[in-house]
Amino acid sequence: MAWRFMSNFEWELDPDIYGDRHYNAFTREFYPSLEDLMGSDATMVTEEDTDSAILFGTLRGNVVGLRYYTGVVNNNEMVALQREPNNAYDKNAVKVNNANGDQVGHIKKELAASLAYIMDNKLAVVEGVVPSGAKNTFTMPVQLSFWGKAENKQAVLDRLNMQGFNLAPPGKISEFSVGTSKKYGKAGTSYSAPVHAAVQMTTEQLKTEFDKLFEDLKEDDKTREVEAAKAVVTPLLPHQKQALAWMISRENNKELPPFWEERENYFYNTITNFAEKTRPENVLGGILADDMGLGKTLTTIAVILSNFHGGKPLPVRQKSDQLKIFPIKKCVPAVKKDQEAPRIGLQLNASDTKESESLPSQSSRTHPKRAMGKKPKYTVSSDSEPEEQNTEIMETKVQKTPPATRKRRKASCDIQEDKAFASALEEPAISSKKTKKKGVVTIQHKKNEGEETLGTTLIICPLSVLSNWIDQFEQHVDPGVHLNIYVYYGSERSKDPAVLSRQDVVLTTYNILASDYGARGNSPLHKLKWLRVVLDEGHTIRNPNAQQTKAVLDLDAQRRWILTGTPIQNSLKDLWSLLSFLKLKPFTDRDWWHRTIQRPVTMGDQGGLKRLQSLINSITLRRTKTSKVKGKPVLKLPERKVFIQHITLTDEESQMYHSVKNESIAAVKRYFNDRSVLTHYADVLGVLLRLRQLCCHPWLCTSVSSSSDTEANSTPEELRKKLIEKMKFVLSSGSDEECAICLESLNFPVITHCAHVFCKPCICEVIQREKTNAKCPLCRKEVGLENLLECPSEELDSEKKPGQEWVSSSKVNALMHALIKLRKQNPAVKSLIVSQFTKFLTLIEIPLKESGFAFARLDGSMTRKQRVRAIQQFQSNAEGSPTIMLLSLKAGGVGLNLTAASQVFLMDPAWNPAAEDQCFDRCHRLGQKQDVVITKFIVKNSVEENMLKIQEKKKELATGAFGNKKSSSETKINEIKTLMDL
DNA sequence: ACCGCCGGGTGCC
DNA sequence: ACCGCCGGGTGCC
Repeated sequence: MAWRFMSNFEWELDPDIYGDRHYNAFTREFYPSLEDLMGSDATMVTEEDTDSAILFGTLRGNVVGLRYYTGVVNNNEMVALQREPNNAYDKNAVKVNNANGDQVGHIKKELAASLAYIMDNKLAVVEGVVPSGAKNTFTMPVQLSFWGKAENKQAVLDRLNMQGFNLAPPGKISEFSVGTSKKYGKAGTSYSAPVHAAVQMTTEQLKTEFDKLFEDLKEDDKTREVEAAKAVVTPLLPHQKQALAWMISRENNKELPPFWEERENYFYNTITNFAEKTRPENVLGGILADDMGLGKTLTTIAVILSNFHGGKPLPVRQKSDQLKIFPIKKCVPAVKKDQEAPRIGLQLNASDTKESESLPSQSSRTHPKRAMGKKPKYTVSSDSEPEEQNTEIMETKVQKTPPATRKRRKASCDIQEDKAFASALEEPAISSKKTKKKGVVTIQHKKNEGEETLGTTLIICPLSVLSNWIDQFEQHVDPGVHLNIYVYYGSERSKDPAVLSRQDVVLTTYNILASDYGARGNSPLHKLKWLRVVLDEGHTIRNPNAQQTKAVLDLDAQRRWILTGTPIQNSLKDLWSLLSFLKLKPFTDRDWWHRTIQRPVTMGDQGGLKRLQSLINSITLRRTKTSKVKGKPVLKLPERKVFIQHITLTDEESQMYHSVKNESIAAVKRYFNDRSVLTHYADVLGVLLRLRQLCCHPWLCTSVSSSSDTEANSTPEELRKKLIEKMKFVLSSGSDEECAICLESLNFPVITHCAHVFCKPCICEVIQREKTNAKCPLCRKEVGLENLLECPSEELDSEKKPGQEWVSSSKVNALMHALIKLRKQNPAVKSLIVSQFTKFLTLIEIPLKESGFAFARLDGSMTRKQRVRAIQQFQSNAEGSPTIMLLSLKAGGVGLNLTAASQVFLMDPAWNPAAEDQCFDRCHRLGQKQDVVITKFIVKNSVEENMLKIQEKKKELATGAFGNKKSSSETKINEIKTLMDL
């Protein structure tokens, strides 16, 4: 493989990054509220809660001016209404469009006058269906439905009434349109307004329904297996072969997209009843939503290497061939496996930037002609055959041996059996088609007759997994295959589209993509038509307003993939961005998505749910760790046992604990009496924090400035102090905060007056973009550059207890006892020591050193480079490698692999049981060979035991993807009572 | 006839 | 539009 890596300084030094974060990412209140801490994820401040809309009623109107527009409709077809305030004849104009967005006509002016007011003031969403008369020449009727918040109903009725229009109540029309829909057939496509509240499902039911969506995903072509091309050296597991087969069949599929039928030369959408002559393009891709650890990355690499240009596997060249033909060894040092991390940087140096674009190893395989043209530049090897000869051999090979190539293909891959294979051969990729016709050799995917090219795949991922991709390409791809991979990252990245288009794979991050996109006209990524775009951790684009999302949606690609472990994180809303990326008509338009799926499903409409189900089923593949393939679990992991070890405090510790506890209870009781628990919520959390710390070690509990007496209207200076205190509190309490804007871990954190923390560059960008009325992305309160507070970063972890003699604690003793016992049994055994308090980890280092344990450490404050080192050292089985990893609970992301450990010691319980589980998965994952034993230390009769109780409740409540209803203030209060034994 | 009626011209917003 | 509307032509029965 030829690697090129354009990078900034840090990356050149050390490009390998391991995941240091993962999803969830959304709302991190600066003060983590209980429900944040306990994992009922995310309460993103949504613009409007469209889900609470009810149907006000319906009204029959007229569409006029049909003959002036090209848009046509069918009887019973849905139409969209769109305001046209700049219409020269009538500022109240309301356009009527079909599902394709083509204008059909206008709403007649009298009615438009009413509608304009209603629509402009957002009193209601107005939707239309043309019940009949679709083929009329001049006007046609339209049945309008008015949806909105209950409190706006009267205003809408009044407004319509002013002009003499009366809404028919919802019930009535329901009957009416059931009648019409029967007439026009097609169950499940009637637009009968669902009678509000009649079939309202509970959140719980909805959740269950969603889970069901994924249950049927295992049948039919989703269980067919396909071998990867030989270029993939790692054997695929059965479920990965299934995913490969499914992905290839998706990429090559020739069927109509979901909800489209062919009827007498027309393509007919069964949801909107829209019809058109031109065939709607199917999604050549979809959503791979496997749980983490099932190998989405490997599977994707297999797809890239097995299905370029539609169905053809990549032939593997024998090493001898390649050496004979291409004098590469001097230009590009072969990438040695197990080489040290900086290899990419070295590679860059070795290959020299200005030449790198025409390195033979990169261009020769796929672009022989091009390579020939540039020959003098790169044919540096003097010890190989003369240039002419090289060329000849190359030509000869290419031209004379296509049958052999085919044979090899046949042998190495089943894909050709796919019916799409044949058709794919007839239809070469876009770029090569172009070049064939013109016969020019100017751009990349040029090749000789019969020579395959991959086509360029763009992979976009969070920075934290970028290096994982690089690693995995190296691990899984035959070194004999010269895959051109360009890491589009860092200030040196080439903005030349031609450079990118001649790659097989371009890797970049969401942030780079978004920032290029922001710099208008200077995004080469947006100038190319990619063979394939892959979004890793694809839920990153679930916020439709985020710059990243917009940048991603604007990419031009033939095949589109979303990789995610969490396809529907909060609600259906998240799905829209994904569908929009997949370019699935008509859901690409948010209004249509909302109207045809989101609202019906939220209201409990069965038809809507059916549609959603079949939609998901057709574009998604999801397996969980517990999914089975042919009766066997996809992952057979070693066992995982969790033990709780109860700790009894010494008298001295207990005394201290209880004195603090009594003090706290008194304070909290006061809040209860004042009914001000929630306003003092932060203080309560602070008090709880102290108690938790005391359970671990007395030194953890530094004087938390009891801010209980600060009032809301304190002086600016007090406010400032308080906010900074808050920021420090959270940053130091072990929760690895993320910036809600870039979704990365905080880089140069600042706090707003509304107490939300972002990266300084991120929030500054937001403020600059929105100018005067900039709002906090999390709570929509106004923010300005002048009231951002920076964290006096240096003080964070520097306070030590100088000169004080080491004092242990009951918990530390228990830990050390266990570790020493383990070491006696097996000196090689490796353990994770996990805490939410990084300071506690620091304290634990003392007895570890005393007892001669070699340890590594991983926490949020470390640089990437430090982390990589720590992980490498710990994972190594070399003599003298650390047997202990001190791990901050939330450090690392999904990619973090600590399978060398078979023991986990959880020093303090987490608020969120899911966070614990995730942490355990760092070692209990693919690659773990031993049973994993987890020990949770819990101090008896303490806040820790109470936390366990709440964890249990949380687990019951949240056994699924949708158990994230915001916990009520009542729940919060009850939780506080439980925690404090009140 | 400062009306009615006729019939041609015409037509979204 | 096989309508409505406009405005010019016209005018007892």
